[in-house]
Amino acid sequence: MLGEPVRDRRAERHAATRAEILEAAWEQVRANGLAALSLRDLARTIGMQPSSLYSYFDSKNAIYDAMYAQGAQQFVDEQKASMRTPDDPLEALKAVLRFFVNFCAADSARYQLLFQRTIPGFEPSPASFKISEDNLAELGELLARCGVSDPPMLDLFTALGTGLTDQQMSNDPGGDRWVRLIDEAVEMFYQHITNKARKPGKGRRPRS
Amino acid sequence: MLGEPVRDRRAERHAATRAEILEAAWEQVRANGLAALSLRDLARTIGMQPSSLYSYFDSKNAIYDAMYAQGAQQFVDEQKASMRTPDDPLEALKAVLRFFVNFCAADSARYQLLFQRTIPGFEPSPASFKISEDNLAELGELLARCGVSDPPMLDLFTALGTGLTDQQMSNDPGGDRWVRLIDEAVEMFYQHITNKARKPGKGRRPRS
DNA sequence: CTACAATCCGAATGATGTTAGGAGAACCGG
DNA sequence: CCGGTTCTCCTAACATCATTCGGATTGTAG
Repeated sequence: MLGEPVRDRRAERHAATRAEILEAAWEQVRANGLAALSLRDLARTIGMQPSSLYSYFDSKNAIYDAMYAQGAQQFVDEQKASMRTPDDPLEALKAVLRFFVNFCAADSARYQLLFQRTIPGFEPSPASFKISEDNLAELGELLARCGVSDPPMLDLFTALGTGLTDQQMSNDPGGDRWVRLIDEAVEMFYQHITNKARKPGKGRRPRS
Repeated sequence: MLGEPVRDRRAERHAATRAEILEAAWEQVRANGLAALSLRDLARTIGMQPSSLYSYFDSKNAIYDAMYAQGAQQFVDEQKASMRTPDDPLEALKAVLRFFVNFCAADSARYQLLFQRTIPGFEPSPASFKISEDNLAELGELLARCGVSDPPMLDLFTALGTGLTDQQMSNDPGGDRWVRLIDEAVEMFYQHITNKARKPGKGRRPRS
């Protein structure tokens, strides 16, 4: 049989260890915050010496990059799995955004890694960023089918991802619509806190 | 004259140097990101040795804390200066939120320091946090005048500050109102990007 | 002038990410 | 089975970071 290429056990083990490292990294990051990723702690939980990690990743930022790629891939996969895109492009966009909100709420560390840039030296490699980019290109087609050219798609995500804080919105002609949006949000939240019965003992302390 | 207490030049100089350090810290943080605050670089721009900074601040986190206090104070001052609170509490809340959005958009590093928690070891001291707390207590009176008891005020800021990602919103009875809110945001932004003429050469590259 | 406290420096400590060099095992072709 | 290559891991070291300590200098108060 000339098919059946020889399996490289080494490569398998390599990939397995890489996955193990990343899993531990996610755990650490979810527990202590995105910025609190220590190679030494990481190596300890794996059972290696810190320097041995460099057999699998070129640097700490390379680990962040691999995590970014994982997160971006999860974004693409989960989106395609959960969404059947409606024919109406506008409706499809709404569905994407609802997914986006839920995705970000599910894992704040992952959200921070993907959509905020809080780690000083890090930015995703072109290869990793391409995952997000390709996905956005697809969404761009949605807009293209509506006759929109050069759609600043990412602004849309930024707008809802950063909580309507984008300066662009304020400068927007017709920006008073944003004000009305905020007003409605307030009314909504006002009703929310008025009606809600707080579960005793579960009163978490919000951030600010 | 028994009034006229003796001026302490040392204390003046101390306060002046403290302010100088904080100013340099803000500069550094605005330029390179909140997490990229280096005591060595800080000392160098001031013209001191790194260890000398400890005459003015107990630790790096103490510097963060002082910056937090400054930011919180700015929040209170600017809010009171820019807002005349309407009589209707709900209208007042709307005004506060509009201010909040603008305040966050003005300085992303400050926003990150005040309302996100991205620095692993840091949380504001009780004294610094009290500045925010007192301000929120005042806003709480607004709600109290509407008959709302134990208002989770901060959730409101969190909700818009983090981009509608708060899990609580999804769990909210009547949470479909949030979905409709997102829908309206999309429609709004859709029109925004459809009509907008992009200024050539100023095409900034959004984050993800 | 003397005493005291504040300020700064230089050196040292422990932690971090990272690199270099070597020991041992796993794999491969003979 | 053997010899060479490659991979994996380790120990050791380095640079940088925040931080601490002890001493020298300085400025102020009594």
